[in-house]
Amino acid sequence: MTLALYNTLTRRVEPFQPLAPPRVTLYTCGPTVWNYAHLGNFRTFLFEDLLRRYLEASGYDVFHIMNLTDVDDRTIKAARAAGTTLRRHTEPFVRAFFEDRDYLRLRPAHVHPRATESVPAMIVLVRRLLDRGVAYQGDDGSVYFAIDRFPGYGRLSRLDRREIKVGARVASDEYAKEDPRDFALWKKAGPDDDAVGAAWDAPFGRGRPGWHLECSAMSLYEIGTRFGVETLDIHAGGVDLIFPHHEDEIAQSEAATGRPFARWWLHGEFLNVRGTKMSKRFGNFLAARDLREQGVDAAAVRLLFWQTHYRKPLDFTDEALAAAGEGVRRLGEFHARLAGAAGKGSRGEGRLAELAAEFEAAFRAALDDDLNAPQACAALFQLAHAGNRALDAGAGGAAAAVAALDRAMAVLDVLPTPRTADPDLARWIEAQVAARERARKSKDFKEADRIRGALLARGVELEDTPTGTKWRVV
RNA sequence: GGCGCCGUAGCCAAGUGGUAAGGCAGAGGUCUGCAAAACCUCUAUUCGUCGGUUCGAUUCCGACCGGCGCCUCCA
Repeated sequence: MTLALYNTLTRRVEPFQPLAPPRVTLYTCGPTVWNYAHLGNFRTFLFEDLLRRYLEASGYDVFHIMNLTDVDDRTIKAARAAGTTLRRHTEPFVRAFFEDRDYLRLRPAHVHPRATESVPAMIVLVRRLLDRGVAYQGDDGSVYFAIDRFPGYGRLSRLDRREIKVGARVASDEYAKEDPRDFALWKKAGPDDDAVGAAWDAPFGRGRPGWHLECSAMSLYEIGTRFGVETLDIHAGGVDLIFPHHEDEIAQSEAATGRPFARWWLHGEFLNVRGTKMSKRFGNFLAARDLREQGVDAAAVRLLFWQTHYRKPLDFTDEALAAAGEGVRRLGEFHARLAGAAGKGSRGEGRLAELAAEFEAAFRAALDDDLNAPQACAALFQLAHAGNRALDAGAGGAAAAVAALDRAMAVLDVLPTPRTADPDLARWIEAQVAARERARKSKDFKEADRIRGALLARGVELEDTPTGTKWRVV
């Protein structure tokens, strides 16, 4: 089996084949840092993390680029409203994004180009398009892309050019375009742009980049300077980016380079709330940091997302999150048990080693099939179940099973975040546990239960095992 | 109107032309002083509805019902 991925370009699951294996160039559309990214945004980033990690686990040498959109309509508007500069407004949100990313255990991209630091590359791209005659300067001074001069326009989104309805939101620059459906590459600077420091000088006038231009310019720059190519292996984002964002990126990039822009286009579905997409606009959003502040283990969020295929909408509820949290706990118990057995010399052959081999085959088969993470999770829980049975029976091979589980965790990363108590508290807990042990030994179960109840009230759970009482902070 | 997604147990959710993974929740049991954890047993004759193709459809086709997204700067 080899990895096959659904390609929006062909609307089919196709065997994945990078341009120059083992290298894989991966570009994922990053956050617009006008505000905190919400969980819906992170569903897409999590799906991309799964993709990235599985490619790496499959032996590919992934170069992951994730841009930061720090100049666009929303960032400018927000900076203006806050009475500050673009840079000052976006900086805290960039930091917040990285914090959230770390909280959710996303593997950091190799580079995070910022739009405001990539203006030279954008100017180069616009010039190329002007030189090739597919872009033009409108009467308003902005530069537009002429979609009629790019025959492939609409291929990704499958929108017939004639069918693209002119939206209700008629832009003020409408009159300046040759065709209302043309899109801006470079927007002439306005008073607000200059006020917040969102304007740059260019041969074709002072202005700022259009949103679509940013991604094309940054991705082509990164892979061009590093690898000397103009085609990405994979470009990913949310389904809402298919049109117009990605469609326009393709038009700009391919019109400029004459080469395919990306071989695979992957799109993740939305995170919904009561059936409707989570969105700042609808006010039904939850920021990643909200969960962190509630003490939600990121592993639960990850497992919740993995249990629905990335191309299916997922309704976010507290119940589903709690259910995923239980699953995480179960996996954590199993891992600890397995590691304990491995530490006691359950090595070499044995039932557990067999189970591990079966598991790994099933796990890979699932993820090879267009990242079927729900199926991979099913395999994981089957391993936990059969593995617990085997452990009960004293089977060998625990070391091999731990190794297999750890390899799977390098991809899914859903083991519980270890909770630690500070040393003073730990000492106190140990003392309580010891006192309870004495009570139990002398059959004073009333006292033993009182101590257990008191500990539980402080968030400490006890578990009596044949080798002594274990405790953990919950 | 165009382009798409979805409808599977109480909840979440995989899946295949041959008779329904997994998680959570629930019930009973084993173990335990009692718990917890783990394990065992049980919990959809059925996959939105109606037709069609087929020896056979949840899976293919059609219609319909219901929910949702995108259609110029939303992940």
